[in-house]
Amino acid sequence: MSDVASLAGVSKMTVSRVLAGQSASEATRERVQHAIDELGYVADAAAGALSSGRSSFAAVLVPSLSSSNFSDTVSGLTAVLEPHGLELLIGDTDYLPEREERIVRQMLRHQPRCIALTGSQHTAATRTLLERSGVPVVEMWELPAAPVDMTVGFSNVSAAREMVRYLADKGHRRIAFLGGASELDRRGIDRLKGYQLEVKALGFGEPRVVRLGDSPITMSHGGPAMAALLERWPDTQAVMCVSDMSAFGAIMECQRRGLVVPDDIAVAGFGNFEISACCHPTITTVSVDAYGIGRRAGEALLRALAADAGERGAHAHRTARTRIHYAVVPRESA
Amino acid sequence: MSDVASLAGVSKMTVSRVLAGQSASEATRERVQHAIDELGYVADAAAGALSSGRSSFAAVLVPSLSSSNFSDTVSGLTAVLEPHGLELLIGDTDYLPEREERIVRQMLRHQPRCIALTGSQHTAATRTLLERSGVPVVEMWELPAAPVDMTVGFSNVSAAREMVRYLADKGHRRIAFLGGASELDRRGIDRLKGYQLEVKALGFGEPRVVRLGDSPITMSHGGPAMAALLERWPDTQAVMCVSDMSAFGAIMECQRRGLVVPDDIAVAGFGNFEISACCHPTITTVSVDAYGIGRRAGEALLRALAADAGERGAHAHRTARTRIHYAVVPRESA
DNA sequence: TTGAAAGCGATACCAA
DNA sequence: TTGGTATCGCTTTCAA
Repeated sequence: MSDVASLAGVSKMTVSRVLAGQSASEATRERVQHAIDELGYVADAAAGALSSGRSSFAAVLVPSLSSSNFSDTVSGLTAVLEPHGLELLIGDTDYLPEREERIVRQMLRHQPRCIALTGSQHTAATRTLLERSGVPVVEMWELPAAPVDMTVGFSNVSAAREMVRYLADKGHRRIAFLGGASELDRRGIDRLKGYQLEVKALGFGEPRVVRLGDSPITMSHGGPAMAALLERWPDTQAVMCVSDMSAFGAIMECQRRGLVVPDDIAVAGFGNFEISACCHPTITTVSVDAYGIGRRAGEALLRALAADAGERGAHAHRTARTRIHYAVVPRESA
Repeated sequence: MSDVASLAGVSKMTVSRVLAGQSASEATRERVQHAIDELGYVADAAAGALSSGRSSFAAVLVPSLSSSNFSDTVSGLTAVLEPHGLELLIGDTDYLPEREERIVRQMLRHQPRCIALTGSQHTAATRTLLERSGVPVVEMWELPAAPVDMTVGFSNVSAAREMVRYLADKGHRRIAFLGGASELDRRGIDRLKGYQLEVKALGFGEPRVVRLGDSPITMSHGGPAMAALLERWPDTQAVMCVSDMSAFGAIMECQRRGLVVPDDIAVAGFGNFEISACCHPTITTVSVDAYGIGRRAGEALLRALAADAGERGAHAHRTARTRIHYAVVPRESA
């Protein structure tokens, strides 16, 4: 910066101001900009952050980047936060709380301005870290009873119950659930729980549950799960899957066995992934606005940031809880 | 850090050393650690980077995070770089060179130790920035003639040609190509080019090309593209698609029209996405090890970093060019 | 093994 | 509108 300053014949402060877009005469601004281009100067963000006491980072944690659900959420966050000069520090927890803790700890070293993370399953240490961080935190994709700070999500339990009722309305009684084996995927566990509760409430007898595969559940898990299900409970009328991915795999397995979906067996998914509208038969599912979760989370963070800064016109209170809309989408498969 | 130091009854330097895992007596180490836990101290990475002149960031740019291809590559990079204490700064260019330039510029402010980016299509300014950065750079997914620095990829042109030959060997002559409309997706353009070259080389007459949709090409693009193709060239025998995603969409469109794949029309994809092995019929494709590209890129960067540091045992030269293996995978659809 | 002092490259604050 | 100075929190370097 000194080099730029002397080349432009001004002080470092003036260079700093030009870079920050603050008051400066047009002539000065031009000379400085010219010097910057000349030298190929790139300001050091670490120095800036240290000096100003504020970074330009927003920390974002998702369980998996390869699930389109979460990459959509990241896109939503990007769309909202980037225009405000925030850079996303993206971390992939791989559904492991210990890994999440490590990542949070590492990200906190960069003094992020705010933190968005997925779900409510954190280690005690992570929770303490988040609370002590002093920055706005939003947990996404669930509506935890005891959130760390803000929340943008929906009840996976209720959504799953609604799907069971939909299948029941279609006349099905022997309804099964295909989920993942992991205890760490809380959204998946909640959907299973919703299934169990509703099946019980409707008096449909013993739940038929097959749990197979690590999260993120992909289409490769659906086939084997469906095979196991048909082995154990061959008279199953309808299957709801923890996600559209496994539903697709399950439907493919049915086709291989010559079972017609939905005539021989109905199959429903969850999440309204692109595939469920494209494939044949199209998949009945629960639509969730993954991108919207990201947007809303980003907006909540910005509001909290504005409130913390005591900005004019900013409401003094945060948006503690944003409930995201979901809906059963009837299609061909169930 | 001062607080930690005085609580532990040592100097700041000792705290710093304990944090860095350097020489310190066991007793000291314990007292310092205790003080850290007590106070919930989190070291400031910006200050550390400023002081030491080196950050812990590795910059990674991909065209899209929602394509499993690229998220797999990011996973590969993570697997290799993270154990070396590097934190990934991930950016999504959305296939826009101007956006890439903005992101590179912003990331360079954080003084990344190395840079991995996708493809060879950069603005002139981006190229200059990369060259001036002075850190190892790797371009992935292509084998550009004039790389910025290192390269890990394969020839999309050759791979596409190989697929055309495969289809020709199956007896097809009237072969079409379904691709995206964007001129900015170089991998897609190269595959198209490979198709055109090989069709011409084989004397199969005028190329039949349908270009439709923005990158990343998803399964939703395949159906309309196939519809347009059949409209214009109803007697097409085989179709190769720019990716498995569009191939899947195209096959679904065929099913809707009562066309049997591959009997009525053969369809091939590219990339060996999970879906192509799961769906029905399974999709003939070109397998590319996306995760491996990430791994190899990470390894090349680490080697370059070691060489730059003049490390004992490190070869003095970088791995300029890593050619990634690809192969046509015959399946049911073609 | 430990400590003291200097400085990394910006920005905040106060003056001119 | 511009400049000088102190300072952010850490690591490097040198000395004990």
